Amino acid sequence: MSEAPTRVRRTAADRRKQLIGIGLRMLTVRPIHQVTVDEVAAEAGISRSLLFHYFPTKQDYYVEVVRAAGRRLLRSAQPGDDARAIVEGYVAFIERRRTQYVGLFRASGLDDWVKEIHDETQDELSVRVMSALGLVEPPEPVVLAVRAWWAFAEELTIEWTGRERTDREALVGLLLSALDNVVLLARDI
Amino acid sequence: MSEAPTRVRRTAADRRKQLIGIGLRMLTVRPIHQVTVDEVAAEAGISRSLLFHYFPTKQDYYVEVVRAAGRRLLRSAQPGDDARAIVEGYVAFIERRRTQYVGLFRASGLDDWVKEIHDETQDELSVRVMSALGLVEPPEPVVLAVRAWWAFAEELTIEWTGRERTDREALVGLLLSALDNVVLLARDI
DNA sequence: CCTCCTATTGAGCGTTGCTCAACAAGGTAC
DNA sequence: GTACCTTGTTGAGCAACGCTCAATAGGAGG
Repeated sequence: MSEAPTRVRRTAADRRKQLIGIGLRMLTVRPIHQVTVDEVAAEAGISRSLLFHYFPTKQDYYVEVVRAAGRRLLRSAQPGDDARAIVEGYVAFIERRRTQYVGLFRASGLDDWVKEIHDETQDELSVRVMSALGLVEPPEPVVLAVRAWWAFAEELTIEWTGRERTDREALVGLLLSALDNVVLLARDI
Repeated sequence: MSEAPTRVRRTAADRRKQLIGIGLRMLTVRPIHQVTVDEVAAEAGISRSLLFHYFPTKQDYYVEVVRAAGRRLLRSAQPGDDARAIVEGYVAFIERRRTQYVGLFRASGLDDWVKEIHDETQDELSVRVMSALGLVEPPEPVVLAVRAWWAFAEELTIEWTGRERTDREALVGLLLSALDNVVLLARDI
């Protein structure tokens, strides 16, 4: 009987990787609570129960997926003690994985925990940028301003790339100039 | 028997207003899909079924609630052909209803439809600000930049008021200066 | 070939969103 | 005052979904 689809037995690490990969694909299209556990399981060719074996709850699963996406982003926006390099890496990442980024961090359910991961990522980016600008122990307004500037950068980059504008350099230049200006303004408070 | 809690019979408009009011209160604390229909109904002292009579689906209910919050915000940031007045109104609103705003538009589930309402609101704000700055038919980069600047303003205002900083004037000044600069930068592209 | 570890499953429970047919409050007509 | 009729209101019940648990089976090691 070759009907039975030869149940493969994978190692734990393999399965986790596979499941997270599926999440990275599925959860970009529609938000979590519109994606059922059964769907993910079906896509992976396993039973619901097994998913719950690896991720105690649906939230836990989703958190892992979002974390994975966050790590990818941070890897793309490497330190390199140059603000321009960071911003370029960031823009390039969103150009490459726009729908994924939007789906996971924005259009999807921004519950407390997702917001938390998103914040952590943005905080890390802020730290990198401030250190690249030579800002050591900046006053609170500057920290808040840089953090908010990343929100600006996120929004602008997503919309910009959404309109399929190809002049990436113009975008990066605009972002960097705005950053300089914002830091300058916040400093004088 | 005064045991029976005297079932009151309200007009349709009244009930809707009551239910939306409850939503405005409940959905600020935790995101939608953590709030059950039964809870809302219990709070209102009615049966689940009645809620579904007024709002065909839970989403429809939530959308109405978010819409109501959006209208409130727009009312607070009136035109007044002065950019400063608009920004001041915006900041004042978030100072007053911080948790509500955050709960409905950010910490809560940003499904497509909520994102849509949020976008509509921000678009309207962008239009107002651009018209206040005397920008008629601005080029696309300027539109995108102003839109992104609102994301900056939202983030900064929320964090700023979160730290209980009292110098509202400094915040407004910073926001307006950043806006000027961003518009200037985007114009030259 | 036996054994043991663990990846894997199926049956099932509780909650939650949603439907539907029936009930009752209150204004109107006679 | 009573019959009526519009419509606000309810309770029972279904289906989907998240999650649990005891039991099964694949495969590496002796």
